[in-house]
Amino acid sequence: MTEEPTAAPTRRRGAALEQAILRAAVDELLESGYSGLNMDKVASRAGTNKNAIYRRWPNRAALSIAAYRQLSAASAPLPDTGELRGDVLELLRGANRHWSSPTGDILRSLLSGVADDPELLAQLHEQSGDAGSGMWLTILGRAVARGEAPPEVLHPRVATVAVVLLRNEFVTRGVPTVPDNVLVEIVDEVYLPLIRGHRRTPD
Amino acid sequence: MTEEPTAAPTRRRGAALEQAILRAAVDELLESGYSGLNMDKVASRAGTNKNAIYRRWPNRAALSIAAYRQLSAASAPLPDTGELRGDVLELLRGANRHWSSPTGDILRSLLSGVADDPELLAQLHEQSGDAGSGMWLTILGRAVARGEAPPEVLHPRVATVAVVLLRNEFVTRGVPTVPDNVLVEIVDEVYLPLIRGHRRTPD
DNA sequence: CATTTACGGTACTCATCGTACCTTAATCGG
DNA sequence: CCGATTAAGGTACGATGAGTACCGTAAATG
Repeated sequence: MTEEPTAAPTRRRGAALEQAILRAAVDELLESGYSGLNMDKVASRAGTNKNAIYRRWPNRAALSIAAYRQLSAASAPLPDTGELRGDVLELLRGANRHWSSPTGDILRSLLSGVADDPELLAQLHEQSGDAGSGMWLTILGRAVARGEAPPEVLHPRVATVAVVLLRNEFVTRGVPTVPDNVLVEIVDEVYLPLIRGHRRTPD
Repeated sequence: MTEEPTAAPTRRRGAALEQAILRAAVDELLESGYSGLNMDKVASRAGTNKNAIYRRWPNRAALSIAAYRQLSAASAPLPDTGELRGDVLELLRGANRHWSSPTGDILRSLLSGVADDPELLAQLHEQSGDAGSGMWLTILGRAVARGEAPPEVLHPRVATVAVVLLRNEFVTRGVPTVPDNVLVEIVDEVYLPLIRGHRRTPD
């Protein structure tokens, strides 16, 4: 016999094939964004054909979101500088780096590409850490414990103001990266004054 | 002669035809949004064919933006309730109504549809009155004049915080309309405290 | 070793953008 | 008033890309 058993299977299946497809899709996203992601190209890049893709995902958008999910798995640890201003700035810088990276580009092209499908849109927003008022409440909680801020600020809408403003910069300008001085401005002109404003005004 | 001169021209030209096309495009946008706007349908709805369209606009996106421009010509007058809180709330409610209207739907579908074309994107953002920090500075200026707010708040990034948060609601949730209590929350939990926080803290 | 599963190859339908070409009506200059 | 020019209408077509259908065959399963 010229062939080893269980050696060099020329035809992949299951998880192996699925990973190959996802990696191909990720590469396509990085190269061309969502609008340029082509099912035939993904298939041939993965060394397979569209059947294998459509057996796993119902359409282009679903595949792309799955690929993006794989791409953006990592999450940075929470900063803890011992001071609210430092923590906020660190968190903002992290978000800025994230949205400025190729990953961020893809996120944006995906967000606009699936805008007409509320289901997928919700999936993306959750996954993109936007809903993450959690981290903001955590660092604010520490500030409250230190006496740097009053407990009234422990409110999702208040806590996330800074990152919402940052996202707004990305959305309205078409810029690839928000300059650091804008982050500082957001912190010093908006976020910290907002926290201060929540102290009881002396009657 | 059985035919009057200059009577009942069966074939429109120039401006008349252009208007007919734009009205048809507006109707299509209202019915199906940007992603559903089909050049053949626009043409047949206008009683003409694609040639007449492509002679005037280079592609689908340009036609859609022209149609949107026509749709969103009006602009509301500035509120002046004599009190900052009332003015802010009125402005927010106006923006909420605008973005909740069919016009707002179209704007959103257009924004996501042309996201890969920075040129058109910029056109839309300008035109949609987003850049309008002007109105916010105006009502804040009145508040400063009344002594309701310190002059430090006359800063575009501070002034527009409320409307940026409102837009964020539209973007992240897929909701058709933001409930009024959210607007109130934005004003009372964020905007007014932010203004207060800009008073000199007593040292 | 027989059977079932699922991959690979290929070809197809369908929708839709944008273009080409030709005929004919409206307008304009002489 | 009439011929020339311009722009509309009709229709057909090329190109692209999503999603589907079939069929033969390799890999897993027992």
